[in-house]
Amino acid sequence: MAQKYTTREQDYSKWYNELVGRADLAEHSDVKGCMVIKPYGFAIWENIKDELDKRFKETGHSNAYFPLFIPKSYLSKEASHVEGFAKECAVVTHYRLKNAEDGSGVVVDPTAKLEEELIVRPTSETIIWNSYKNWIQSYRDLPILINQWANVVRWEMRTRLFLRTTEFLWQEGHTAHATRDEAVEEAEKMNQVYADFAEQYMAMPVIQGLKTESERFAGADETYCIEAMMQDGKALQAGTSHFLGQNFAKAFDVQFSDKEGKRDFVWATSWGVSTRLMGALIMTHSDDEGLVLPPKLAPIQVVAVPIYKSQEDLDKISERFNELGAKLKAKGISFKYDDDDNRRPGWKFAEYESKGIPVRLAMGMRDFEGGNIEVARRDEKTKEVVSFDGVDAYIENLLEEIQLNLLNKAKAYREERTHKVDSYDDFKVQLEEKGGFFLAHWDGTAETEEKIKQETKATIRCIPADREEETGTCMVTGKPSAGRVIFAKAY
RNA sequence: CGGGAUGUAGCUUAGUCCGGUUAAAGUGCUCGUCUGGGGGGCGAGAGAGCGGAGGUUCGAAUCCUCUCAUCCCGACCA
Repeated sequence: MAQKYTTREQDYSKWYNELVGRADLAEHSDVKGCMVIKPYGFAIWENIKDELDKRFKETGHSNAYFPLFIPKSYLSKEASHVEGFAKECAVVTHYRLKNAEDGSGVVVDPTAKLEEELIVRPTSETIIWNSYKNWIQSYRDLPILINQWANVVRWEMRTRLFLRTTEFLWQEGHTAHATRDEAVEEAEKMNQVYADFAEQYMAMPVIQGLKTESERFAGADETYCIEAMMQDGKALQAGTSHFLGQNFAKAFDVQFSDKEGKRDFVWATSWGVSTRLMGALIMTHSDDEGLVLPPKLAPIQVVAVPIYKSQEDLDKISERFNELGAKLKAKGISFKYDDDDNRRPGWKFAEYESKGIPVRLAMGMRDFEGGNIEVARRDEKTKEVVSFDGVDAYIENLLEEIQLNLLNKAKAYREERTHKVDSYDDFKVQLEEKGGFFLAHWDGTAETEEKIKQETKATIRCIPADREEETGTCMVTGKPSAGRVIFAKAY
């Protein structure tokens, strides 16, 4: 008896929320806007984190850790930065509680007021640049290539598990360079690292590009991004990398002497991805049966379910699975043998489908006696009976095939829903009817962008890095345009 | 912060309009048993006093007042 869940068709948001629960990824905390990431969800995040961390190290970065609290005065040193974050900051004003006089519990002790309020970091540029100021004297101190894994707080009005929560986990890279070119190169390089990771590990195709001025990070001269398309046709910004120019160096007076002894401000970048990637992962591949995970990020890649009536049968089957499990583990494939007698096979099948485990094996006495095993793949929901001999190699190939298939399916989905439009009327109609990404000409002004946003709720996701050379006229104003940009509704 | 809605068992909900036995069901949980190739069948059992506070009444999950919380739609955002 299948349990009823909301389908993507019926209500995409509801489908997403139910999926997060049924795959046991996370749940709402009693703390408003905050989530509890459950062990299975966290295991996926750890896989994301481990691979990214490896790639950051490979590109020369080191990890460090800076404080959770930022003095209020730091935040206000960079004008556009504070303006961008001011409305969503949590503020610490006191450092002590005391027992309430009426015995009702504890209250804030009014005598323990902080001289200067502390902001819970919404991002760490200011506190980090305050340190960099002391670390940098000479060009010999550069570049500084640091990353930190941390939690940050942004007091959002409306939250959704993984996509937008008050507190979230992320990594933030913060680098300092002697030249503009080197900093730009760094920002581009890290955006490329994100793009490669998204495609190779998450099996999620992304478009690399540049944000328009109005979508840019507060305090950045240029924001690079990777944008992905979710299965409802909406865009999701999956990662950003910022060229910060000399803005923070000037705000914190970070200067260095070059080879000629000339003083100049340091050039900066920052870049980050967050637990939002979990949301992206879910909405890229999952179906109405539950989560679908790319093998490279699945905490369990292969699960095996025995089907038996007697203990003797189970013993025989277990021997086969244990033998196979050892072989798979030797190949670096994570394997779980579920011989829990309290759950029936059908229950387990449904459970592991909900959790998105890429490959499921089953063996009953029929298979055992025929020297066979049943192999089911999550991505296509197909299963076949194959010979037990050599099945380890078969599974190894299958995992690779699933990884590739997911990427290809996601790419095909995106291509189908990416449309070139040349008239604003056309754009409005198609945006409502089909959704997806729209390649259109834009005159480059914030006014036009704002008008489109107000009228259609679509924003410019990015100016694609690899766009075709094509001049044209803005679909709204008819003014000249140097090339097409991507419009879409976004998360 | 505006507009709308909802709080009843771990979860999903019925009951509320029109007050009246011991607050009901599904699912989950416990035990037993038959089972076992797609979320099992049968039997037994534990579990809530109805978000909170106050009020009306012989009597409140149901009516009134206040309060808290959550969800949806807007404004804001990775």
